[in-house]
Amino acid sequence: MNMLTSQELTNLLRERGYKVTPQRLAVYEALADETWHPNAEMLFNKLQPKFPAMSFATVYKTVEILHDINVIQILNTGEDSFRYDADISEHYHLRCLKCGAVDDALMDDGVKLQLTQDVEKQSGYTISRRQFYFFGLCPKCSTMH
Amino acid sequence: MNMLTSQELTNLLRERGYKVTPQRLAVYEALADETWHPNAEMLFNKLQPKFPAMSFATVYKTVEILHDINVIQILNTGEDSFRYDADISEHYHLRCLKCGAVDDALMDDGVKLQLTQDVEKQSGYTISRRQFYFFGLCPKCSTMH
DNA sequence: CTTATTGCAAAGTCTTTGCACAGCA
DNA sequence: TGCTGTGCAAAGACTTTGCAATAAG
Repeated sequence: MNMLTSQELTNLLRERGYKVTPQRLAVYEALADETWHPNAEMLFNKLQPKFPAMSFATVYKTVEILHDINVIQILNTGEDSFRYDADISEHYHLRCLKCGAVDDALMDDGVKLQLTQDVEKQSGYTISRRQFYFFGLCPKCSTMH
Repeated sequence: MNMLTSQELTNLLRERGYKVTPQRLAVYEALADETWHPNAEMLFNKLQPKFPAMSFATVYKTVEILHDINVIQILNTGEDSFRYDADISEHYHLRCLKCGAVDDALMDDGVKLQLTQDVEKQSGYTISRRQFYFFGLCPKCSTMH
């Protein structure tokens, strides 16, 4: 995945007039660390050990800023809470209906373009973004019957 | 669109052990009446004239039942609230980033299958459902500059 | 030293729940 | 008549906002 270094993130924040704080770097690192799509609570829990005083308000404010400077994307997989993804490349998401896991899948650019053009023609819309969600059973839950 | 008659809905509700009430029929009719993807508040407002005493609780309970008996689908277009759709055929949804309109587009079965198989192969998931959202400008907002 | 950010608590949205009364079967 | 459904109000989950203390530049 194409994650930013602390230095790159620092520069981006400064360019946009945001100050650089340990919390902001840590939230981004937590998101970029692995293929992970946490919601606010999961992020909060992960950051607890390092920032025992951190509040949910900071988590929410921070992801809003990271989204604003376009280094993370916000996912709505049909749950009650939003999930956050440090991979900003356009890709699909899958959610396991049994265990709740959320995973990535790659998007083929040719298919994506074809689909978008078809839908634009049908609908008259000018399309700038897509979000595709697949629901089913993850590999683990598929084999456990 | 393939909407149910009151009689068909009545039968389905009874089959599943639900009672048939004017509110339930009216919520379904409101949804089926037009190509419309209201959230709870929009539904509530639409039903106000006919049912001035109806509460939000009834709206929410009713859409849950209609979803349970599989006559409506629930959409997450990335807004704060869910939207409801009486068209249960699998189709795309578009949301206008300017005026907030939510519209339908048809889903090509061939493309759907191809995509699903690709993603299953990549991810190891067993996929049973999809929700695809396109974001951009609707025809009206595209031409108004 | 100035201004933005943090953390807390309170408020705000959307949705769900509990319960008494009303209405379907 | 029996039991589910409705409507109200209160509670719940997630997120946002206001503000004083704190930290960044």
